Amino acid sequence: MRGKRVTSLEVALKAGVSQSTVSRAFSGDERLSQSTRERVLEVARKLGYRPNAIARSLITQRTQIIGIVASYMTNPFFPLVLQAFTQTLHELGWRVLLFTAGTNEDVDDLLPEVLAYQVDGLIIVTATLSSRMAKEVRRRGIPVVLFNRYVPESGASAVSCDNLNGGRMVADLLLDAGHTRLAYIAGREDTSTNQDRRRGFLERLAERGIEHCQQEHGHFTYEGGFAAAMRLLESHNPPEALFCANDIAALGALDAARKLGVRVPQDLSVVGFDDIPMAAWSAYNLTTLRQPREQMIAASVRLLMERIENPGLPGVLEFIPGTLIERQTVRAHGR
Amino acid sequence: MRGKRVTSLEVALKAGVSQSTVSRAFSGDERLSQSTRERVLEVARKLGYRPNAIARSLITQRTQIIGIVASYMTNPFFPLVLQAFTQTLHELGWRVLLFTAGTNEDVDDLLPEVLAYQVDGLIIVTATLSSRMAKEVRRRGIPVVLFNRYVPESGASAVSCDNLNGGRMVADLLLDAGHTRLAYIAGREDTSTNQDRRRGFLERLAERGIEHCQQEHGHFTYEGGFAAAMRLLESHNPPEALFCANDIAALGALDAARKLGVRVPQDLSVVGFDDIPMAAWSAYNLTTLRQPREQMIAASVRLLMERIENPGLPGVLEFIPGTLIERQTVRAHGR
DNA sequence: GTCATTTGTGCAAACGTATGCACAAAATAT
DNA sequence: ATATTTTGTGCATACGTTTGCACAAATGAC
Repeated sequence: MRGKRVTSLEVALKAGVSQSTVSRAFSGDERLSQSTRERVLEVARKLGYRPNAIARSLITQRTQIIGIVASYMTNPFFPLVLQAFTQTLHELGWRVLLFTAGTNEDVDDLLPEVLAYQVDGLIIVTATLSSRMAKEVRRRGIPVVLFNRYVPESGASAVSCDNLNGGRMVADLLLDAGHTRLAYIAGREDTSTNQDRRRGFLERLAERGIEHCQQEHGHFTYEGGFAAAMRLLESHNPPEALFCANDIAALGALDAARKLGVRVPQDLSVVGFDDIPMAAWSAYNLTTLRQPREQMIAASVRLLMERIENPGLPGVLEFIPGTLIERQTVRAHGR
Repeated sequence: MRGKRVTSLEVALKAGVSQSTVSRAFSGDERLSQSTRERVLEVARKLGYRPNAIARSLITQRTQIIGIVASYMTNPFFPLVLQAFTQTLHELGWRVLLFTAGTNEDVDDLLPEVLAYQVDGLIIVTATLSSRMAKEVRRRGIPVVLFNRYVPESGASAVSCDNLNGGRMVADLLLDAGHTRLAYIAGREDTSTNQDRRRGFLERLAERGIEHCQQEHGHFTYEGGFAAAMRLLESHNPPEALFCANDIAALGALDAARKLGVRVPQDLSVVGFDDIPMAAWSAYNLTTLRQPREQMIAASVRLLMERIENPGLPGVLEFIPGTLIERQTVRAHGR
């Protein structure tokens, strides 16, 4: 049958102390004498005892578990984020309960199950919180951080790249290169990420006198970017420069250009957003706006920890500036 | 402060029943009358009550949590696997506690912490179990499945692609294309995956009269594959065909070829292993051996579930055949 | 009408730990 | 020497559930 679970009581009996003492030996209680502590730990080691985290959680009212809800795992950006989160949290002594959602609606179904496990905090990566769930989570007093999305009225904290200014930087880059016929390959319409990148881009274009900009949907995917670029490049008035809502779509666009024999950057400039590892691959050499992943993750974790320590803190929005990484997909200055 | 946690007792008082009855209303106990059940659930809904999974675990001795230890998240194959695992397990009513390990050694440090949470089962993706940990886990009676690795003596179940035969199929493909000067770009030496793919490949070459095959280390990474291909292609006796231990290294090799102006497949054939989404991208069109991801995951979950239900079952090794996906990176038959 | 059966609910004990309080023993002060 | 403080440990309770058992009420048989 199921292997014996060793309990603190068994260790106690074998070591000739009380169960409380065993508990104290593991919790590092100061008052325990050196000798008993060593004896207890020795017996525990022999028996293969480790405190049951579940039982401990019940009494301490802390599970030391952070729930992470993630989606879009097909975009390489997110596995990297997920790995960094789990690694970071782990180093800080937390565990991660992972949920993956296909779409935003799924998050609503998932969340109650996460909450049943009494997670101490919640990180939601690239998905939004419905107002119903935001309320539910707030009522329970569970700190939440949204990563790469924000929902101003939700009361949840959020960390995101400064997409607005990122879009502006891309606009400047392409205008400085002398382009005038521009296009934006969009991501999902209902995401702040897509909206802000576009808004920053278009606002800056307008400020510099370019009122017109074509748009196509790229769905944040390779296939979507490929198809969007095909439509644009085969139209009667093809653009000279593409700003893609994220890198993976930009890679699709580059492959579309390659397929059509459109030379990059001579005939077409392409800029992405994210700076995923593949952007640096020599087949692409994509110029892109790097999201400061490490900083964003560190900030998210910091915000979360602060709110777990001090549940009274209000939600906060943090925008971290990105960096332009110039590779080979934008033509040189002034043509 | 921390929001009130609603307990079954509060629901009970408000509904005018005992705490046990609330519990039974949620566990779907047959004997409860329709009317009280509805009344209880209604009150619970109003109060926002959900059973505390932690407390439940303590008494049922089942956490409904599966621990997943994963590594190599930079290879796109694994995020896909991870997502599929969490999705599948979730549909079956299980939760996933995620741990990411950098290297194999880390797994040993991680495992005790996973075990402290009393996981009901363990999936280890692309990392091996030290014999010490295998023993520890066995003593506790926790079912383990290794994914993409196997450790015969460990007693742990394992699911893997039939890498041995996969290597043979690649050998046949390249020999049929008329190649004789071949090279293998290896992955990590201490993995069964790398060993089996190479062994199958070399064995088949030998059977068909090719005794010699160059080898370089590609480390299962893009950069590694790129560098290995550079070394091979710039040597005095460059190979006509490359078999790369996985796709991501093969993509690196293709980019190396592109950089050197070596045409694929006219001057060089390249074959990968995995069939990650990028292999199908038009920039690469990589011929590769597809790992039957879905089947492997389904098998892993099945093995694990069986062993959770029936802890007496012995460990089992399951090898699932891969499929050759012929795209454009191997020259046509007989040159 | 009584007695046997069924149905629905409550009681209380567990699960494995943490921790406030009490208190004995040892150390220190007077 | 006694009185006071410090140190180390045990007792008992609590955390929020599930579940075997007991039992009252309702139902049915006669």
